[in-house]
Amino acid sequence: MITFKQLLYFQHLAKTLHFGQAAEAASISQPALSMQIRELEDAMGLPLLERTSKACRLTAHGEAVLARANDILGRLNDLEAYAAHARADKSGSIRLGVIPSLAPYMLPQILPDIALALPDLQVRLRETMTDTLIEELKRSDLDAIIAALPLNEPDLEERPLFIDRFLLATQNSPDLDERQRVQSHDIDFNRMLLLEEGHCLRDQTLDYCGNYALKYGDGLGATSLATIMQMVANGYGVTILPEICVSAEVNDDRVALLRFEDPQPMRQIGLIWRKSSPRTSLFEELETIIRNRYRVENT
Amino acid sequence: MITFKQLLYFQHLAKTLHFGQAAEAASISQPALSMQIRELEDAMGLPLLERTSKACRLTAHGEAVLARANDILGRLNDLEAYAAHARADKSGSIRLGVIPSLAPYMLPQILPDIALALPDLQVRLRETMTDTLIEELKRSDLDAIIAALPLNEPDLEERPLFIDRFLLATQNSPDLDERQRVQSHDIDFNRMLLLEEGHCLRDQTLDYCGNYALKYGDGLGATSLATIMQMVANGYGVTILPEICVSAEVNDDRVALLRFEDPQPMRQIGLIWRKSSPRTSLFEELETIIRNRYRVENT
DNA sequence: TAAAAATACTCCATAGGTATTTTAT
DNA sequence: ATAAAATACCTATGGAGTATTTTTA
Repeated sequence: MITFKQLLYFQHLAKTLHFGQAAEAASISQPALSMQIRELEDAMGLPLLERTSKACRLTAHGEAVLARANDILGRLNDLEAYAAHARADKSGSIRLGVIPSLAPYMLPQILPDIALALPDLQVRLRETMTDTLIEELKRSDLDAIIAALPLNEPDLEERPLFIDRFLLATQNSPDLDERQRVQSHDIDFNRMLLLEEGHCLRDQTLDYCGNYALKYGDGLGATSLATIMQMVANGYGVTILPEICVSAEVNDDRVALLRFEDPQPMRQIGLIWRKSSPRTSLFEELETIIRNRYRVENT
Repeated sequence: MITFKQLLYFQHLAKTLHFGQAAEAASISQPALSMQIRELEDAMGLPLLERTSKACRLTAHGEAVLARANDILGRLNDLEAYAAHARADKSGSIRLGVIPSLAPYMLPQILPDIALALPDLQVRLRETMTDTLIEELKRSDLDAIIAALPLNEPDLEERPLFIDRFLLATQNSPDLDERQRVQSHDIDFNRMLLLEEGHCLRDQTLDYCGNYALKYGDGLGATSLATIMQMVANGYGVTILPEICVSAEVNDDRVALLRFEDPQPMRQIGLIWRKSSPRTSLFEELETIIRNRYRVENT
């Protein structure tokens, strides 16, 4: 079988027309080169060179084969260059922005995966609200963000990662059946606890409530879900809690979680980057890594 | 180093997305394929596949590498196809025409060389005069001819093989110094012996004599050089003998050979084929073989 | 539990090295 | 006589096989 090596050595030989010098250039011994050239000629079934003791020349076939060898080796080089470029992309660092209602729950899960798959990549994190993240992403202070879709930004590429369903968190009581599903009209929107303004989770909750909560409820928002869950546990109200937060936030017997009737409210979590970014393939790799982690939930 | 094999196996794997089936298709064992794929990934420094126990998929990098691999392997195929085609050219047979003043002298020398270099090529011979050869070559009854150049035929490719100098053959006499060079005016054109009409050697001789021989000499031509040399030996006249014929025709003490003063008369022998022939590279190979045989004379 | 890929190991082909011979100028 | 390529011979890498283990659905 023809090999890249044979073509490479032949290329050297065609340049020098001297076995010794070609071997030198290829960093092998003269007999080793001789043999590979011979192998190539055998594989082709054609003489590629006319050998005379002083100097040698390419035959007509040799010229034709050389042209094709140059082409093939050039494309091999392209392939290697592509690989080198892609590798370079994966080292260095990226700035990743994550919204507050995801960061504490996702990052402990995905950062180890990322570290494993991309050991040379340093991930620098920023946690703030969606609008700020978008601004920073657009002006290249961030490379990618994780937030709820859709953003409707024409310059940004949005890739869905997984679906995060909403649950109703309420104070537990003995007569509560956690297997029962709640409906929108079961909820007393006046008692709905919300995050402070700017959090997308607040907006999504208000959307679901048809803004009743804002009109009649307690407009003062909390700064974190942990605070809200404390309030729920102590009977100050109810809240809508994304499923991804459950394992971290619900370890209190006083809190009950109720699943909604279908269609369940939910948010689509996605990875976003600038369409113009040259590191698209890196982000696609991140996308794959994260999707794999949440594969079950997404299907 | 990346190898064709790795790319080939990867191509199979990309088609089946199943290591076992890909190995089957590549006619190797599953572990062997696994290892080559691993080697390729190591060489690239990139994961090309996402592996799950049931089925696997190409990564974004995998897709990019696959496209390049397909390209490279396609070009390798082209190269192999070229070689196969060129090999096919060299088998089968060619019809070769040679003029009478060359055939008996050249063929014993070059046919063994051709048989050695092109063992699968059958050479079928035709010996006749230049004009007939050209006609037959043009209407494809012959593939190539060996004759004296130039022919001045625009559809024919002429390649010089070697130069054949003319010598003066005359009856020997004790006072003759064979080291001495003769000049045109030393010759008694009336005594010039010629081949019969149609032989290019006759025309070349007449050219050299300025046609004196035709006007004043014996117009009857002989049918072969052997006959003419017999006549020279017996004192019936002189003739102009191409150097290539010497070893075969001059083994008689009664004949003396005299070299001409520079510029010596000569003929350029060449190989001729149809420019439109698809087997050009074969003829070029023949050209090389023959030139090598007469390399010394040609320089 | 079953299917698939990875690992372990063994063997052999072959690429590559050094030393030497052959060949052509 | 010299320079260059081919040959001989040896070593070691690694490609491919079989058997086995690991992994995940």
